[in-house]
Amino acid sequence: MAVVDPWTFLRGDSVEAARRLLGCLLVAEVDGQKVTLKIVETEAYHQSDAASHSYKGRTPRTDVMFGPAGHLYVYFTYGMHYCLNVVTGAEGEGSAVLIRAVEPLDGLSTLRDRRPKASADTDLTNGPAKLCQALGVTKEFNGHDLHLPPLQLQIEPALLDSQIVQTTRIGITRDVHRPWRFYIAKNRFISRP
DNA sequence: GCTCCGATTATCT
DNA sequence: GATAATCGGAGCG
Repeated sequence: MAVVDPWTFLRGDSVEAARRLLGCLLVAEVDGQKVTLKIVETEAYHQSDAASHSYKGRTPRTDVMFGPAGHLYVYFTYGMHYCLNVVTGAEGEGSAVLIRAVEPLDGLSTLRDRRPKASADTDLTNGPAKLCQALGVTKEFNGHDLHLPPLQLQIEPALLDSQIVQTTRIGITRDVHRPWRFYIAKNRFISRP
Protein backbone atom coordinates (compact mmCIF):
# COMPACT_ATOMS: atom_id res chain seq x y z
CA MET A 1 0.00 0.00 0.00
CA ALA A 2 1.14 3.46 -0.85
CA VAL A 3 2.73 5.54 1.89
CA VAL A 4 3.42 9.21 1.42
CA ASP A 5 7.14 9.96 1.44
CA PRO A 6 7.66 12.25 4.46
CA TRP A 7 10.37 14.09 2.51
CA THR A 8 7.98 15.28 -0.21
CA PHE A 9 7.75 18.79 1.19
CA LEU A 10 11.51 19.23 0.71
CA ARG A 11 11.01 19.09 -3.04
CA GLY A 12 8.71 22.11 -2.87
CA ASP A 13 9.12 25.76 -1.92
CA SER A 14 12.06 26.50 0.40
CA VAL A 15 10.10 28.98 2.51
CA GLU A 16 7.49 26.35 3.33
CA ALA A 17 10.24 23.77 3.83
CA ALA A 18 12.01 26.08 6.29
CA ARG A 19 8.82 26.28 8.35
CA ARG A 20 8.24 22.56 8.07
CA LEU A 21 11.79 21.59 9.12
CA LEU A 22 11.28 23.12 12.56
CA GLY A 23 10.96 20.29 15.05
CA CYS A 24 12.55 17.73 12.72
CA LEU A 25 15.60 15.82 13.96
CA LEU A 26 19.19 15.48 12.87
CA VAL A 27 20.65 12.16 13.93
CA ALA A 28 24.42 12.05 13.69
CA GLU A 29 27.32 9.88 14.63
CA VAL A 30 30.13 12.07 15.92
CA ASP A 31 33.37 10.50 17.14
CA GLY A 32 31.55 7.16 17.37
CA GLN A 33 28.80 8.57 19.56
CA LYS A 34 25.16 9.07 18.65
CA VAL A 35 23.97 12.67 18.73
CA THR A 36 20.34 13.73 18.33
CA LEU A 37 19.39 17.33 17.61
CA LYS A 38 16.08 19.10 17.13
CA ILE A 39 15.97 21.84 14.48
CA VAL A 40 14.77 25.04 16.16
CA GLU A 41 15.76 27.85 13.74
CA THR A 42 15.90 27.98 9.93
CA GLU A 43 16.14 30.40 7.00
CA ALA A 44 14.93 29.92 3.42
CA TYR A 45 17.00 30.84 0.34
CA HIS A 46 16.05 30.43 -3.29
CA GLN A 47 17.02 31.40 -6.80
CA SER A 48 14.97 34.59 -7.15
CA ASP A 49 16.40 35.90 -3.89
CA ALA A 50 19.30 38.35 -4.02
CA ALA A 51 20.59 37.08 -0.66
CA SER A 52 20.94 33.53 -1.93
CA HIS A 53 24.19 32.02 -3.14
CA SER A 54 22.17 30.57 -6.04
CA TYR A 55 20.92 33.98 -7.20
CA LYS A 56 23.63 34.33 -9.84
CA GLY A 57 23.11 30.84 -11.18
CA ARG A 58 24.78 27.49 -10.91
CA THR A 59 28.52 27.60 -10.16
CA PRO A 60 30.95 25.02 -8.77
CA ARG A 61 30.29 26.37 -5.28
CA THR A 62 26.49 26.31 -5.50
CA ASP A 63 26.18 23.16 -7.59
CA VAL A 64 24.56 21.03 -4.88
CA MET A 65 21.91 23.71 -4.24
CA PHE A 66 20.64 22.84 -7.73
CA GLY A 67 20.76 19.11 -7.08
CA PRO A 68 18.26 16.78 -5.40
CA ALA A 69 16.39 17.85 -2.27
CA GLY A 70 17.40 16.28 1.02
CA HIS A 71 21.11 16.58 0.40
CA LEU A 72 23.45 18.84 2.31
CA TYR A 73 24.83 22.15 1.01
CA VAL A 74 27.82 23.14 3.13
CA TYR A 75 29.63 26.41 2.45
CA PHE A 76 32.69 28.08 3.93
CA THR A 77 32.50 31.74 4.93
CA TYR A 78 34.39 34.51 6.70
CA GLY A 79 37.56 32.56 6.06
CA MET A 80 36.92 30.18 8.94
CA HIS A 81 33.31 29.02 9.36
CA TYR A 82 31.17 26.33 7.78
CA CYS A 83 27.37 26.55 7.57
CA LEU A 84 24.94 23.78 6.72
CA ASN A 85 21.82 23.83 4.53
CA VAL A 86 19.21 21.26 3.55
CA VAL A 87 18.74 21.40 -0.23
CA THR A 88 15.11 21.91 -1.29
CA GLY A 89 13.12 22.21 -4.51
CA ALA A 90 13.12 20.27 -7.76
CA GLU A 91 16.39 19.28 -9.40
CA GLY A 92 17.73 22.17 -11.42
CA GLU A 93 16.29 24.71 -8.99
CA GLY A 94 18.76 26.45 -6.66
CA SER A 95 17.16 26.57 -3.24
CA ALA A 96 17.97 25.46 0.29
CA VAL A 97 17.20 25.96 3.96
CA LEU A 98 19.96 27.18 6.26
CA ILE A 99 19.91 25.43 9.65
CA ARG A 100 20.74 28.24 12.07
CA ALA A 101 20.25 26.53 15.43
CA VAL A 102 19.45 23.13 16.92
CA GLU A 103 18.56 21.86 20.38
CA PRO A 104 20.71 18.95 21.61
CA LEU A 105 18.54 16.06 22.80
CA ASP A 106 21.24 13.40 23.13
CA GLY A 107 25.04 13.34 22.98
CA LEU A 108 25.77 16.53 24.93
CA SER A 109 29.21 15.39 26.10
CA THR A 110 30.29 14.66 22.52
CA LEU A 111 29.22 18.13 21.43
CA ARG A 112 31.11 19.67 24.36
CA ASP A 113 34.25 17.82 23.29
CA ARG A 114 33.97 19.52 19.91
CA ARG A 115 33.33 22.94 21.41
CA PRO A 116 35.33 23.00 24.67
CA LYS A 117 35.05 26.78 25.01
CA ALA A 118 31.24 26.75 25.16
CA SER A 119 30.17 27.39 28.75
CA ALA A 120 26.40 26.97 28.63
CA ASP A 121 24.61 24.14 26.83
CA THR A 122 22.92 26.74 24.66
CA ASP A 123 26.31 27.88 23.34
CA LEU A 124 26.99 24.49 21.76
CA THR A 125 24.65 24.77 18.77
CA ASN A 126 22.94 28.20 18.75
CA GLY A 127 24.41 29.47 15.49
CA PRO A 128 24.95 28.05 11.99
CA ALA A 129 28.75 27.81 12.31
CA LYS A 130 28.59 26.67 15.93
CA LEU A 131 26.44 23.66 15.14
CA CYS A 132 28.74 22.68 12.27
CA GLN A 133 31.68 22.83 14.66
CA ALA A 134 29.83 20.79 17.29
CA LEU A 135 28.92 18.15 14.69
CA GLY A 136 32.25 18.18 12.88
CA VAL A 137 30.59 19.18 9.61
CA THR A 138 33.05 20.54 7.04
CA LYS A 139 33.19 20.75 3.25
CA GLU A 140 33.61 16.95 3.25
CA PHE A 141 29.86 16.82 3.90
CA ASN A 142 28.93 19.02 0.95
CA GLY A 143 26.46 17.00 -1.14
CA HIS A 144 25.89 14.37 1.56
CA ASP A 145 22.56 12.53 1.27
CA LEU A 146 20.64 13.03 4.52
CA HIS A 147 19.06 9.58 4.20
CA LEU A 148 22.47 8.10 5.03
CA PRO A 149 24.72 7.89 8.08
CA PRO A 150 26.68 9.46 9.64
CA LEU A 151 24.23 12.36 9.38
CA GLN A 152 20.53 11.74 8.84
CA LEU A 153 17.40 13.82 8.78
CA GLN A 154 14.32 12.48 10.53
CA ILE A 155 11.05 14.18 9.63
CA GLU A 156 8.66 14.90 12.50
CA PRO A 157 5.03 16.09 12.47
CA ALA A 158 4.55 19.74 11.51
CA LEU A 159 4.36 22.22 14.37
CA LEU A 160 1.33 24.42 14.85
CA ASP A 161 1.57 27.94 13.45
CA SER A 162 1.15 29.23 17.01
CA GLN A 163 4.46 27.56 17.94
CA ILE A 164 6.38 29.26 15.12
CA VAL A 165 7.80 32.77 14.89
CA GLN A 166 8.49 34.20 11.41
CA THR A 167 10.88 37.14 11.00
CA THR A 168 13.69 38.59 8.87
CA ARG A 169 16.94 36.78 8.18
CA ILE A 170 20.22 37.41 10.00
CA GLY A 171 23.58 38.56 8.71
CA ILE A 172 22.64 39.23 5.08
CA THR A 173 23.09 42.48 3.15
CA ARG A 174 20.62 42.03 0.30
CA ASP A 175 16.85 41.45 0.48
CA VAL A 176 17.14 42.05 4.20
CA HIS A 177 13.43 42.72 4.71
CA ARG A 178 12.18 39.35 3.47
CA PRO A 179 10.49 37.41 6.31
CA TRP A 180 12.11 34.08 5.57
CA ARG A 181 13.52 33.17 8.97
CA PHE A 182 11.62 30.84 11.28
CA TYR A 183 12.17 29.67 14.85
CA ILE A 184 10.33 27.76 17.54
CA ALA A 185 8.63 30.18 19.94
CA LYS A 186 10.11 30.32 23.44
CA ASN A 187 12.89 27.88 22.59
CA ARG A 188 16.10 28.83 24.44
CA PHE A 189 18.45 27.22 21.89
CA ILE A 190 17.80 29.73 19.08
CA SER A 191 20.64 32.06 18.04
CA ARG A 192 18.59 35.17 18.86
CA PRO A 193 14.95 36.27 18.97
C1' DG B 1 24.11 43.27 29.92
C1' DC B 2 25.73 45.78 25.74
C1' DT B 3 28.57 47.35 21.29
C1' DC B 4 32.69 47.12 18.56
C1' DC B 5 36.04 44.80 15.97
C1' DG B 6 39.59 41.36 14.29
C1' DA B 7 40.24 36.76 12.38
C1' DT B 8 41.18 34.54 7.74
C1' DT B 9 40.16 32.75 2.86
C1' DA B 10 36.94 31.21 -1.11
C1' DT B 11 34.52 33.60 -4.28
C1' DC B 12 33.31 37.30 -7.04
C1' DT B 13 34.19 42.17 -9.25
C1' DG C 1 40.73 44.37 -4.35
C1' DA C 2 36.35 43.73 -1.65
C1' DT C 3 33.11 41.04 0.39
C1' DA C 4 30.95 37.49 3.29
C1' DA C 5 23.97 33.37 5.26
C1' DT C 6 29.91 34.26 11.70
C1' DC C 7 32.03 34.00 16.07
C1' DG C 8 34.27 35.26 20.28
C1' DG C 9 37.00 38.38 22.91
C1' DA C 10 37.76 43.20 24.56
C1' DG C 11 36.06 47.23 26.59
C1' DC C 12 32.50 49.57 28.89
C1' DG C 13 29.95 50.56 32.90
